[in-house]
Amino acid sequence: MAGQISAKAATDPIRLPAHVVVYRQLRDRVLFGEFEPGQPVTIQGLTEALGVGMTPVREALRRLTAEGALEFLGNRRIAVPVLDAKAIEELAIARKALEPELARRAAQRATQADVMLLAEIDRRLDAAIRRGDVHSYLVENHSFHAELNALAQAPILTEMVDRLSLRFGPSLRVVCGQFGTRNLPDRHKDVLAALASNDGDAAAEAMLGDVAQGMEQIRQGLI
Amino acid sequence: MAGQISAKAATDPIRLPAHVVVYRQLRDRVLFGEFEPGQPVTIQGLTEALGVGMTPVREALRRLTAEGALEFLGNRRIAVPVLDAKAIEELAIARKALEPELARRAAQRATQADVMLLAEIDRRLDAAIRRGDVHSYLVENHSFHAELNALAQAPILTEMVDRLSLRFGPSLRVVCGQFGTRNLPDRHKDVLAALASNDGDAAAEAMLGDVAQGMEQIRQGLI
DNA sequence: CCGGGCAAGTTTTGATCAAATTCACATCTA
DNA sequence: TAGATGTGAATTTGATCAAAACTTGCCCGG
Repeated sequence: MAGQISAKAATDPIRLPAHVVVYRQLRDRVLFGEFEPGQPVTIQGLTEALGVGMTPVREALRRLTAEGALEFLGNRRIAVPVLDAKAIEELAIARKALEPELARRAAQRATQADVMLLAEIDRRLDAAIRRGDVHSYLVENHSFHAELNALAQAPILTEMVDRLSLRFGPSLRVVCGQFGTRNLPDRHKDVLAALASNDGDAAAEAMLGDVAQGMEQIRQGLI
Repeated sequence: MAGQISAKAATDPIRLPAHVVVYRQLRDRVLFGEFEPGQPVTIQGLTEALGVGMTPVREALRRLTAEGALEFLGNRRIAVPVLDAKAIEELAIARKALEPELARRAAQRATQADVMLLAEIDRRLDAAIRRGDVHSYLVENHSFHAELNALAQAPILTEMVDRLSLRFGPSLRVVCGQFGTRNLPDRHKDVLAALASNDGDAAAEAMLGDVAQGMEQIRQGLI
């Protein structure tokens, strides 16, 4: 079966609990837009699709709803949240408040090797855009922000930002699906330059621009 | 038994699922410091204490850990997180970034009735401080912020702030336990004045001061 | 001879599953 | 149209399995 879970590889020293595996699978699906906004999710459907019992599925769903990746539709129904204009505005405010601060701290701590790693990711990101490969674009873009945030050494703030990504992931996919990967400008080059010179203020400024642009893109796309 | 759950009151029209009831109970306990930081929590202990099966308990714990209210200690144990200086700094940054914005929006929307409700809460808060009643102080202080944030009509930002409260709730209790309720200055009066005149900037400014003071209090108390 | 550390056995605890129950929605009938 | 009913899904429970922690006792070194 396609969705089968292999919790233990041949040489895998530790066995991950099933609920963790399920959580990660669903999380990535939401993050990279493999669920459409509004699409209903059923527990029993997932138990069959993933080949596990319902307790792990329930726990993974509980965690994802707590994180805002999924949403309770009142009566015992779970679905991918549909963003309205107000929600997008709130997400934009939160991202603009947090991500520049993380970029500032990342810049203060970034080594040459860190910058090269991020530059490599950004190269792959540009390649994905040129190919029109939406999925790779989403993966690399998330990877860029995640690696950069990790440099900031601020786990709580990073976690908050990760949650925000989960919320607009599905919509980002929809927007890309509409307009393709053209017109996806980013300020990653500015961010990288600021990181390379360990200039926190410049990094924060550039990240603010990148986030503002990204959220504006989503806002426009969803009308 | 003391911890028995009464999911349905006499006139309660809807019956809440057990996992929701368990979640709320545990959430309030964390929020108002009835768990000490570092105190271990076991699933089976809770099933016996609360008189429900383990699935609802597991789901409630999964949700609380996702929210940062509880923490997995690698080895099979769940505990209330212990805050270090770095964590407090991050929480302070996040609160100072978000709560003033919520206060600004609340001020733009606050009616006379809203202000009176908040003033009443603040009166009870002052009374609790005079009595030296730590638990009531925590309850009313949280109530003040929660009601104010609700006025802002920004569910995502409000949820983010609620999560932050869950993280420093236990430590706030510890600090109050050390120093009593003396020296608990707040800027709530300034906030109320700003709300009454619908002055968003003033409300944000006052809230920034209140948050900064509160987090500084925690920082000092935990050394 | 005494104390500390290692090891095997016991016990507690977490993870998972399958069955039974409850609930919400839809449909059918009067 | 309103009420009864059936269907399917969510919820909950209790049992079972596996793993980790604790305890006990033994062995070795000082």
